[in-house]
Amino acid sequence: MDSQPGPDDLVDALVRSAFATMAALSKIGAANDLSLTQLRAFGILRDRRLRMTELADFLGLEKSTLSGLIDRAEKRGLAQRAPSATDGRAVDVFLTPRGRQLAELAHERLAQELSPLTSGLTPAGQRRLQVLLERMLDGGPGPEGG
Amino acid sequence: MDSQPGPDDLVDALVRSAFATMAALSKIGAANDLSLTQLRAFGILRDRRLRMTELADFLGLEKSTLSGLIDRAEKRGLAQRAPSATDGRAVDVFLTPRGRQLAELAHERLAQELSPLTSGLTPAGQRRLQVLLERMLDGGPGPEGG
DNA sequence: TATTGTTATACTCTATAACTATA
DNA sequence: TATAGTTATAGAGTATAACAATA
Repeated sequence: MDSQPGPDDLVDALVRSAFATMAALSKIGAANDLSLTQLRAFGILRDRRLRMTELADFLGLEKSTLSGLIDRAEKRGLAQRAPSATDGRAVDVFLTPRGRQLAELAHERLAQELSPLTSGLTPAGQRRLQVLLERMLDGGPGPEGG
Repeated sequence: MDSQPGPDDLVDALVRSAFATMAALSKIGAANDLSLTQLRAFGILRDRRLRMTELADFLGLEKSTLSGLIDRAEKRGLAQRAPSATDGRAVDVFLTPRGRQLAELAHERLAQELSPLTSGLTPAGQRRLQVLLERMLDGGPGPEGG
């Protein structure tokens, strides 16, 4: 059958899902005085130590933007800078213990905050959704045997 | 701690998907000099005329924030204000023809912009993803008969 | 008094451009 | 010269508080 419902409906569903997810993220961020961007940066830095430029690339930001963002986090004792061991120009960024604790907390809270949504699906449905999203995001069409 | 694959990974996938969708929205906005918030406001105003407070509530913003946002849109000839016919205190907001045209264009562009993602799935996969997302968003667990 | 909206103020986020230091 | 990062500057988004006009 070639009368597809079309991508439009999927797009709408993606947009709705995105706003719902962002709302949860914003709520958690607000509760901890973290912007959405900071929250995202913290999520990335949770288990990594990156150079400023690397983190800026991850976030899709200019390095100057990241400078300010890390400035503010550093002032609050959540992140820290240190000169790179291998490149005299580079600066590593990483979370302080307090920052990491906050990142972990936020990560846990996010699952809680989204659980009203995710629990609308059975465990099998959750797994399938996850697989489909990852397949979509990672670009591979792959086999349909899901 | 038995770090289960559980809902955590789904949460990550949802977050990634949300950021990807938001990136598409931002890109479309940027191409038309509209912020994400403005884009959202335009989407809401596409077929409606609202009072400032109503629109602020829709967007989850303070009225003062909306004042500035509409100021800028009005300066560009995309939105317009008019006194409410029924309440001397209230102000209606609506899109100008140019603003409405822009809103329609953005709506179309979004599907195009997301197509690199959505086309990573087969039509069947797209349909299944859509169904799962809607089921999740609308809360009903429903049958699992994939 | 309560509500609607604007203005004043302040802070964050963001980018561009100019700059310093290192490679 | 090229790269890594910061600083200066500017504009948008955001909220709180103070205010004017209307209900």
